[in-house]
Amino acid sequence: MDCHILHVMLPDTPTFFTALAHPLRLRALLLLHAQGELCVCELCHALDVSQPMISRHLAQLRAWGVVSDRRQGLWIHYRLHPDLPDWALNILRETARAKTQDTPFADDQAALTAMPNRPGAPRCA
Amino acid sequence: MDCHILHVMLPDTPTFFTALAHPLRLRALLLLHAQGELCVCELCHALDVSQPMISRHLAQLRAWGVVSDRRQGLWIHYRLHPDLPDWALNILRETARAKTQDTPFADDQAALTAMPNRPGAPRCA
DNA sequence: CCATAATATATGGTTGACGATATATATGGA
DNA sequence: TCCATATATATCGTCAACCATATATTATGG
Repeated sequence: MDCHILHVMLPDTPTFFTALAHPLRLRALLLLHAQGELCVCELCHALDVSQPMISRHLAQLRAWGVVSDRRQGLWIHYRLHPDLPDWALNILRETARAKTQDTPFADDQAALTAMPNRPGAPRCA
Repeated sequence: MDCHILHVMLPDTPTFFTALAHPLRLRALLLLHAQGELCVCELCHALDVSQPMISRHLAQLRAWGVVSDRRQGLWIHYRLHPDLPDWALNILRETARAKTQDTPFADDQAALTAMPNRPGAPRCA
């Protein structure tokens, strides 16, 4: 009795809160919540941390099923995991509502917007 | 320039999520959210853990400003901290809404209700 | 096939979280 | 004053989180 479907782990409650409990991960998740999809170099720039640092935390979030990634050429784009349950999205939304205008989250958004040469930058419509 | 008022620390965002990230603390907080106020022995019984164990986690929650305590004779009653900000209460409410009927939270409620000789048990009105 | 850019992982060291157990403190009553 | 109950804290060992740095992987362009 072996199942051949690749199961993507979805986070249980304590794991999801663990994801939010680290300052850098929380900043990254709120950015992803606001922006939809960001590549590693955009997160590096907006959060002002080294590439291995953000990459390691993204790997944790991926392993926990909190984010998913998509490769496009050289760039790997991260987003909130599409199968994230409603309660988790509600908590992210409530946190964003209460905190996006505060330090350091507002500065992260500003730094992202000010970033030059964004690879996946939304083109003009 | 010395301030003589005793400041009770309120949790910042990562700290509040750290409080929720431990399975036992999450169970305790959801019980307090549902019940309003519980003493240590009630939490011990409902959560089926040793007294020093729950006491140490309650001490953490108290130090973070997530719960407050009130002594009444031999018993010390814990509740959610009355100054907890709205965003924190919203997150607790959303978590309770989504999870109270699941394992192990429902069993905790049941064990509490079944506990004999509860010290602070709500008397008949 | 080589070079480069973007990203991931591995390694080593330090610190803090955690659990189990033992002990201390505080209160109320005899 | 002594004892019992309820709760808090202290100690110790273990393990996981974390950071910084170094190196590996994957894809693209020549």
